[in-house]
Formats: sequence, structure tokens, C-alpha cells
Amino acid sequence: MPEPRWLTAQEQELWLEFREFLWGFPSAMDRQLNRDSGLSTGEYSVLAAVSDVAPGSLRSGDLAATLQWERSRVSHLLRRMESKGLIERCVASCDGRGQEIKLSEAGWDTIRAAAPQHVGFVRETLFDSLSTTEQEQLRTILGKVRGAVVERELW
Amino acid sequence: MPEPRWLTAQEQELWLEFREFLWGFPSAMDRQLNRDSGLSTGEYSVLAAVSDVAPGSLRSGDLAATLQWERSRVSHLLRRMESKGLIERCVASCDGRGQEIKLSEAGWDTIRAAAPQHVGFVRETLFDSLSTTEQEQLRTILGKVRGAVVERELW
DNA sequence: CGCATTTGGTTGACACGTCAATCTTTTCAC
DNA sequence: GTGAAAAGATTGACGTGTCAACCAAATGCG
Repeated sequence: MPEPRWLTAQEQELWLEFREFLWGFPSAMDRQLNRDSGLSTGEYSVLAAVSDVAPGSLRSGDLAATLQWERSRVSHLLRRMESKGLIERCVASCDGRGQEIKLSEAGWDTIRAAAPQHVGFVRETLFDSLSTTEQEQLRTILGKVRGAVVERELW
Repeated sequence: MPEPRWLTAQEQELWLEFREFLWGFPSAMDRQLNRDSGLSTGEYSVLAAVSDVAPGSLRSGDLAATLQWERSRVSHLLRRMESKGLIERCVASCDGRGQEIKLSEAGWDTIRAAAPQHVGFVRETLFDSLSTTEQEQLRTILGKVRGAVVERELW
């Protein structure tokens, strides 16, 4: 077994910062959403996705595809959101297996109130703090790292 | 209430990619660790942290400080790791409240086997795929975004 | 038609993190 | 010393995600 190439001190620093960021940013987003709207990131994603489609309702499987989530993850979250009164579910008209998802009144109110604040958070933290050049750099960098992960078949 | 500045199409794209990355990279890391060593990211962090200190044992609170985790998170994970036989706990000699954490034999074997592969993953995905310049750019960008989040008191 | 397979979705067990409450030992002011 | 407050750590309830097993409706092939 060849000795692995350990990280240099500099690399270690970047790696630590990177890992902290990977944990910290999503947590911050969660806190912002929860504080301002009582929503989790997942709940926000669902409300945003469903409110974004034209007919105002969505099949649960399509939702999973849109969000790139596992079916069961969607199912669990929808159950909790239904019990909170954020969404409504009924069997699909065309396919007896399917579930039609739509927002309740409360769901609409919630997403309408939450969206501006959440977009504000994203804009202020991600876009206002980075130049256009840096945004391009970030995109490039994410793409490369993602590519390397995909190559290893771990994405 | 002023109409928020919504995201442009370009911004939306970066934002989506960013969010996917924030979810995807840690998941990939988890998969790598679990596949190669049967460890979760958290378990790896604990083994790495404890194995890194000179005396080979650590107070649970110091571990929490090192990892920047909440005490209860550490406590829960240590309980699970102890039941798996990865670590051992005993009351601290100098302070009856404290817990001394040390790796079991199995814990040592596990971290010794896991570390090279994990470092390999990090190196191949993060460092080999980015130029030195890009690594610097990434560091700058993360710092700026983090700063903006900190300013909003959400980090 | 009839039955196996596929597809849409749910469920249960479990790992993980957070928060608030709790417990015990230590500290410290008097 | 003694009692209140602080410090170290655990616990329990709950939200969230994964995986594997499962159920029911739809499909499709003989």
C-alpha cells in the first residue's frame, strides 16, 4: 500500500474552511427560514416547487424529480406538511396510484411571506458579496469539483 | 413592503447549482466513507480528532470544542460509537463530571484504514481538480460569503 | 382474459442533529 | 463549611434523511 499523499498545511486549512462552510451555510439558511417563516429548508423547497407549477398542483413523483429527492423523502415530508396544514393531498384523477399535491390557503400565505425574505438572504449573502467575476469563478470551481466526484461515481 | 429583487436567470442557475452542491458533496463524502470504511462523516471526524491528540484521550467537551459541535451532538454520537465498539469512555481522573474518550483497538484499526482512502477522496475531488489559483479563489469566495452570513448573525 | 411485472407511493426501522430539561460534580462567595 | 450558581455531560422528544420492505394500481404479454 503506497503512502497516501497527505494534505499540506495550506491544503488542510482550505479543507477545514470548506468543510465548515458545507455545514455552516445550510444551517444558516435553515435558521433564516425558520426564524422568519417557521419553515425548514425542505418545506420551503416543496412550497416553492409546487407554487411554481402552472396548474398549481403536482404529482408527488414529479415533485421528487424536480427536487431530485428520493421518493420516500418526499413522502415523509409531505405527510408532516399535510399534518401542519401546509399542503393537501388527494388521489390523482388519471392514475389511481398517484397523489396530487396542492398548497392549502395557509401554504400559499406562508410561501408568499417567506419567499421575499429568503431571496433577500440569498441575494445578500451570495450575490451582493461576490463580484460577477467571482460568481463565474465559483460556478467553474463547483463544476470541476462536482465533475471529479461524479467520475468517482459518488455523486 | 418593497418588491424584492428577484434572481435573474443567470443568478438562479448559479444558486441552483450551489444548492445542489451543498447537498451533494457532503452526501458523496458520506457515501465514500461508508462504502470504504463503514463510517459516517461524524464518526470519522471523531476518530480523526481523538487519534490526533498527543495523550490519545480527550475530554468530551474538548472534542466538542475542536469539532465546533454542540455538546449533545457529541454525546449522542459517542454513545452510538461506544456501542459499536469504536471508542471507550471513562470518568475523568481529575474531574468527576468529565468523560475521557479514547479509541478502542477496533477504533484505531478503523481510522488507520479509513484515513488514506478519505484523504484520497478529498485530494482527488478538491485539490487535483482545481489549480492553485482556483483554490485561492475558492478560499476568498467562501470567506466573503461566510462573512456576509456572519454579518446577518446567522452563522 | 389472467397473471407476472412495473410503477407510484407509503411505511418502519434506524442514524443523525437540535433544543430544552435534567443530573451531578465543582466552584466560590459568604 | 454551606448553599447557590456554574460547568460537564446526558437524556428525551422531535424533525429529518436513508434504506429496504411493502402495498396497490396499471401495464403488458401469453
